[in-house]
Amino acid sequence: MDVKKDRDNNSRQARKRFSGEERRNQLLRIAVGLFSQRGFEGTTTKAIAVAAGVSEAVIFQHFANKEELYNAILDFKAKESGTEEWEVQLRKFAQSQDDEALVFSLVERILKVHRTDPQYQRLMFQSVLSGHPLPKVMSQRILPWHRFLCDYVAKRQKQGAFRKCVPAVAVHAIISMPSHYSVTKSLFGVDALKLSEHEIAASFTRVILGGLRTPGDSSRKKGRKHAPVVSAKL
Amino acid sequence: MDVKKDRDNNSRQARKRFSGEERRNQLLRIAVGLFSQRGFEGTTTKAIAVAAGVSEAVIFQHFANKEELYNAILDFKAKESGTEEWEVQLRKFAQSQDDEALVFSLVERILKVHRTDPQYQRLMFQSVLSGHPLPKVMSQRILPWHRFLCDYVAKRQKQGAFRKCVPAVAVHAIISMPSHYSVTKSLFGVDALKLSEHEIAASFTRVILGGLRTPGDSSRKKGRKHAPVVSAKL
DNA sequence: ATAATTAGTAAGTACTCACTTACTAATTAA
DNA sequence: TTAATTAGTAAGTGAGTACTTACTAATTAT
Repeated sequence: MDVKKDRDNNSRQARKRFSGEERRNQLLRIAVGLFSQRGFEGTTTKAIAVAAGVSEAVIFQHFANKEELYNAILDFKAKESGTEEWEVQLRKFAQSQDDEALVFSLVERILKVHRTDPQYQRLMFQSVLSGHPLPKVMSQRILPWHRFLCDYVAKRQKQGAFRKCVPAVAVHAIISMPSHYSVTKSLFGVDALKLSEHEIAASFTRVILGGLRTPGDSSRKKGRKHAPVVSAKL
Repeated sequence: MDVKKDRDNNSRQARKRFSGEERRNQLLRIAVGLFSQRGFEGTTTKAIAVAAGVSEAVIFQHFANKEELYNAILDFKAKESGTEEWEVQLRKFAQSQDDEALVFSLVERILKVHRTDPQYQRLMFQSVLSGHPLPKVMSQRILPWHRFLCDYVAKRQKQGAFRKCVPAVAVHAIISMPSHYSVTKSLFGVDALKLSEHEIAASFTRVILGGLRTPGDSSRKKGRKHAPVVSAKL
């Protein structure tokens, strides 16, 4: 209940004041949680203040109004992710034309992000549903990857490894399976699969590549039970 | 602005009073629109009353409170759909083991429902995001179909027509592609495909069946450019 | 030590929310 | 025609809502 206690119970005279930046970050962290859970309209500035253990006025010292706090949160969440290790690896898989590894690690990544940070997903849905324009994050971070994947698919099609189809459709196939699974599971609370995350990623990968590849492509081994990355983790 | 005018401007003394049921249905229709657009917290009873051209009190003559109105809406939307023609057809396709027709019409149906009634989709998301439990509709109407499809996939696997995998994964593949497409398009306003609905359904079907089928199944024609339903509409 | 700055609060403001009350006018039944 | 019932309204109610004001206490700079 009383968040203030967190500070009060280290000895008698615990530290009292946060620095401006400390407080601002604390408010952002707390507000992310509340906004993602109850939406923009459903979250009161009072609730945020109580959760932070300060008076409401403090919020308005750091943010001009509720709307600005909300926007700050979207930026905040956006900046948490940058060029990470797995993104580098993904490009390597593309370069070595390791379809299994590429698709598997992408699928696995989507599942993992949604599992470890369900707040983010909720926040995005809350945002678009309450009429706020699609956060730039979404378009700016995802679009480049979408193009990258389309290019990869197009290349593999020219090589005869993938069936002919609109590349964006193939990319959609890859993205949609883990995305839709995450939505149904963490938003709707329905899990029709009940497999481990790794099993899910592996079976999604098999279905996807089965649908994309030309049946008799010579550039890959027939008995591909032991594809490098996929089975290394099994 | 003034919705009352709709009635006032047919001659001088236009009809004034709705019957109880008429009014109740009007309120439900209007509330569906507002709740799906702005969510539970974001929709005020005042706004509903204004849109219906009556005073706020009328709402509370028909519904004990806002929450009950919201629940009535979910029931209302649920009852709109019953055993329809296309559901009968789907079972026929399953009986005649016409994979193309089955998958295609299912995919096409999902796309169509979301396009023609985006309110429904929004309402479901608004509902789960604002902490309301998943409407019974969702589980009661979708679960039987999920089981039906799982059984179909299992049967085709025994026949050697489909690859071995957890049937629920195969069903997920079929459902996820059109569902995720609809979410990104009508909720997030992003359409990465930009194809006609029929082209989308057809290419989804090809990818899905490519991923599910065993490469050299003899029970289907090789040059299957002209699968019954799919190409009949192309 | 003293002054300036910063982090914080208590107690408001004006307004909106869901919901109620006390009443009137239209419709239906006798 | 009259009585009972039903559909409707105007004007509230108290409990929030986002946001402000005027002030105090801790920290930092001189």
